[in-house]
Amino acid sequence: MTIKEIARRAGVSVATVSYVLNGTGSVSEEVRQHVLQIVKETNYRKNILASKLRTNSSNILGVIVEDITVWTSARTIQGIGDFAEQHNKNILMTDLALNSKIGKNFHRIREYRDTINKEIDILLGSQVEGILYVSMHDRDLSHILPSFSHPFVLVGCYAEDFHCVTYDNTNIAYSIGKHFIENGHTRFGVISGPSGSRISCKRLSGFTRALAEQGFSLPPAYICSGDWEYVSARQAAFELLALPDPPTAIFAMNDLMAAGVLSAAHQLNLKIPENLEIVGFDDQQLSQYSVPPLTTVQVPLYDMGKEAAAQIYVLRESKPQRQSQFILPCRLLHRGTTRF
Amino acid sequence: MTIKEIARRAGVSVATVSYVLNGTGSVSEEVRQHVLQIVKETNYRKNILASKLRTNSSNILGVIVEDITVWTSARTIQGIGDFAEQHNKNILMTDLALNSKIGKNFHRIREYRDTINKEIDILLGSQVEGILYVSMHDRDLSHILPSFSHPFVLVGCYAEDFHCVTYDNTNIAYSIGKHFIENGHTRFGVISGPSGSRISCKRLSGFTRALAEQGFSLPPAYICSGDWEYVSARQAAFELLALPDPPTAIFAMNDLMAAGVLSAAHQLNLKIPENLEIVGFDDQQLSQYSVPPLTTVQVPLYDMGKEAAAQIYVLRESKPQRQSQFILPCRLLHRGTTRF
DNA sequence: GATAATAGCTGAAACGTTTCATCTCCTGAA
DNA sequence: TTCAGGAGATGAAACGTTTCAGCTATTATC
Repeated sequence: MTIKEIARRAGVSVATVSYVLNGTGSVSEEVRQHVLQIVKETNYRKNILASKLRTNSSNILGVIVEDITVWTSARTIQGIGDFAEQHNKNILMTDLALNSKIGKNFHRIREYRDTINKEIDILLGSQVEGILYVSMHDRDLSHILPSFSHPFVLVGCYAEDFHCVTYDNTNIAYSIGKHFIENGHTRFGVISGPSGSRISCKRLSGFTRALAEQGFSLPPAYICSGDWEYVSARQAAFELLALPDPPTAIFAMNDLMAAGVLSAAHQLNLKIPENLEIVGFDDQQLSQYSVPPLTTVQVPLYDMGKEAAAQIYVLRESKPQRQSQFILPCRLLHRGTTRF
Repeated sequence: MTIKEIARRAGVSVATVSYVLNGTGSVSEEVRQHVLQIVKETNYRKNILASKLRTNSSNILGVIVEDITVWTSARTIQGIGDFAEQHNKNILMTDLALNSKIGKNFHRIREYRDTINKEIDILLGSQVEGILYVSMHDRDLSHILPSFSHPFVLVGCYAEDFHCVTYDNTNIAYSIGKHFIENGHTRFGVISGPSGSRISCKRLSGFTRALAEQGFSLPPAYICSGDWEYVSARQAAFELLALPDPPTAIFAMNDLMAAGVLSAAHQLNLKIPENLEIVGFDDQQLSQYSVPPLTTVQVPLYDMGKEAAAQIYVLRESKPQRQSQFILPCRLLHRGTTRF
């Protein structure tokens, strides 16, 4: 069923039908109703491909996500989705399913250059109006820079020479440190991500700045590297708590690891939060259900998604000379593993 | 940059360039190389919209998902994505973000008829080759049935008069019952989803069948309805365990609720699994990290996604007279909350 | 050496829209 | 009565591809 057929049945020209459908042009009410009638009867739907070809405006937003099963990514995408809905855009999504392919060996992402380039090719071929790259880890994506002029925005992570919308690791880590100090602690422990991880560095720097400002330090022995997983953090927590002067407050850089700390603490019969305060990161579902519920950092995932999508269209209007970087603030959610 | 411009620069016809690009037609090696050279130089990318308009094959698979942040849905979509990648399809996805809109009031989904119909409209307008509807709850979707002939497949749930690819609730629940019996239990508890929930009924029927076969029964007092959340199950577990003859084995119908049971058991100082065996459902991430790790049901989410996508193309080939229903088997993962 | 077959290439139509340029009425002002 | 202006309608070009049909050399066959 094409517009031509509708025109034939309604006894009008193709142009008229198009005007009716789009509310453009000037059409008498009589004809308008008649055409709409036929459209309804025949269950006609316009071919958006053809329409887009002609108008050269695809209304499609391309999204590349490293792993859709990562909750933080999924939530970010809901922000993008809502922007799309509100602005009549469609999203064309590709999932790299990175986790099931390379596990936690994030350095291996370089092997995926070609894959990423191929996906970008496909999206651009589909005439997307811009591309959002959703990842929760800082990446070296310099290889995709050359050769395209479409808006490209990183969401959830940071990379030089890219537009990005991400969240404020440093300041929230600073708040955590400050909060620990206000609660009277003097010895602190940190369980970070893998040593190379850039977000770990950012968080660490914010945290230590808070301590330093009040004259506290964080000796190397009080900093352990985990691999973002439960088990590694549990092990690290045992090490920290076995120190001669063990920390009384631990900042674990994600919720899964905080849960590991919690488990170790339980096993050592430590009362939480009286004997040990714990703060996690991400506000993952599980953090609400631990015993006691985990104090953690809420990242503005939804807003990041929405802002990033909006940013694509800002970039289409005017190409700024510098890369724009939006850094949204996080919130500390006080739950059961810290005294207020 | 269009094919026309490439043709001009290469000094050949538009047709020739098209043949080179698609590997169709017959083109001399010399010309072929020359054209490819120009294509590379100019960074030309074919306009897929135009191409699809002409060939009338969009290669786009439409996906509607009720909530992308639900891990089971996301994982299912990875299956769909891999099928797409392997068969050179793109996926056009819409997320209804149902959970953040209606919470757990699933009956309110009826209010979303119009939304769903609108999304279907958009997808069909985009010339998708079929539509996958991803949901983990049985739905009444009869209102979307009329008026379209494109393949439409339900993934993860079941509804009459629809093609669907889902998993076998009844048999796995049967296995759980059988496993409990083999481990010597005689009193069993169940924490189901809300009373109206159809998947709860299926699981319940499988479970009771196993008991009945061995002469055991499941009195009403031993069946509690939860709301799929942690807190409700914790409460229910306290009730079950306070019975005069408390159950020694509890089947909680998802992992979150199983975690609630676990928490209640800890509080009552029950040893797990010696004093109480617990089985959950879904193999959610958290189930690996509870103490002890949760014995649970692994649903073949990825395979369901892949199969469902494949099914779309089967349906395009031949419209069967009856609705096809694929029911994939689940696996019981023995972890720490059951003795082997 | 004549004929047939084929490789290599091309022009142009077609896909389903949107929109520009026209055209025809009709109304109201001068 | 004439003319300007606008409302309402239309034909056809254009968007960027693919592909059919046709053309010219060249090669193979007898």
